[in-house]
Amino acid sequence: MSRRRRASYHHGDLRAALLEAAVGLIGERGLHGLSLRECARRAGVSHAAPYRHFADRGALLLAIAEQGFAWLMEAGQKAMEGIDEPRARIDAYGAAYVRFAYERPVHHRVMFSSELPESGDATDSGAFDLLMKAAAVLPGADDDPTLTGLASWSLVHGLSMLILDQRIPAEKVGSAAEVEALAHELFRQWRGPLS
Amino acid sequence: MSRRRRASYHHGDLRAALLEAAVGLIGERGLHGLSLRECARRAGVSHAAPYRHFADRGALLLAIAEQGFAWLMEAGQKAMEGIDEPRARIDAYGAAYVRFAYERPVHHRVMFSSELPESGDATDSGAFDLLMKAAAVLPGADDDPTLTGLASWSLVHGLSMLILDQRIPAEKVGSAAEVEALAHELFRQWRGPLS
DNA sequence: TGTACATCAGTGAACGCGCGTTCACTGATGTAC
DNA sequence: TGTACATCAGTGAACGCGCGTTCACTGATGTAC
Repeated sequence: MSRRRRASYHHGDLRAALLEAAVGLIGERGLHGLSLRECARRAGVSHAAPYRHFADRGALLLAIAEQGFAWLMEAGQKAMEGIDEPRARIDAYGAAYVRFAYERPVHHRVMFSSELPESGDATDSGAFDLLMKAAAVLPGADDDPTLTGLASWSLVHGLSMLILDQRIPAEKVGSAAEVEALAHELFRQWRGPLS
Repeated sequence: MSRRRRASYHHGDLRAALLEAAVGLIGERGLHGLSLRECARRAGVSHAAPYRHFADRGALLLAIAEQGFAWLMEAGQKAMEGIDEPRARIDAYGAAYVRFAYERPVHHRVMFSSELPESGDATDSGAFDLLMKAAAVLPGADDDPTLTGLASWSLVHGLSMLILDQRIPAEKVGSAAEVEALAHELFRQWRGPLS
């Protein structure tokens, strides 16, 4: 944990502690149940303290989303490392995408929440551009190459949501490895009976 | 509107009016902004009146979800009517699915909200079983035919979410017809460069 | 090394608010006779 | 057709609650000299 042991008036790393508390809280009660006061309580700090680090409730959510997008982009990049074949790159990114959603369900939910205040910045474009670019270099892509990227993205995004909403039979998604395997299979499946 | 013109003490169709108000409210403020009191206000009724029709806030949400699942199933069935070829059936259902999300964004969001109380009943299974069954009869489906259904479902579900979250370039999703066309294209695209 | 001082993270009281929910009630409706 | 009565949809006052946010404050920290 990032909790420093300064036996002190100051917390040391309150910002991180608040983010951590917020993620836990959302996990337990849903986005709807997130409140700055409860985060402060869990971080062991007075209810006004969070305002030193976040302008308001929305800013906290935004910070969680930004963290999520950064992690996702990192995971995607790492997954494609050393892979050159375009289809394999998409496949690898897609599996990483689903795995990320599985392992960081709260971040995923916040990132795509409709209650996020306008980001203003290009918080998210990085992670998605990466996927789109991977798709765009597909040799067979016809007139509009972004369509292939969009299809890939839809597939993994939809799968992620369905897993998080527990709509997928539990025996298929018992571990992160199983989830990745499922993503790979869906890519493969598609190229099978439907083509 | 379903607002009857009884100049009367009784509302006439308060339940429907509350549902309508709730959908409008969620559309404006998000799930987070839904409150029974505001619904009552919008239906022109005292704040305690809703309790004659819904046990609590969760019951209202559940009612919206149920309505949505019924509509979705109906739309899917209608879309597949008279179509026999399995791939064409999936394609038709998928387009209807995305169109439904586009035209009833609030219902879609509520249906897949993590804040829904446990349905208990099989509120949702109908709509999805339909898609799964359409996929299961695919002639080429190998060992686990539900995988194809899952892939189709993921694709259209993901596309729906991305459209609702406004992640898709606006010029591609200006109308319901364009949205359906995009869904068809993604199915087609997949069978192209990736296979 | 020591002192003065600016900075700023966290405090705790206070504000006003809208919410969910309960309750005894009232007045409209419709049905039995 | 008329009357008595049961039903029940909607009322409005009241409760307690947790929230977001502001504010003057206090005490720790670190830096300039």
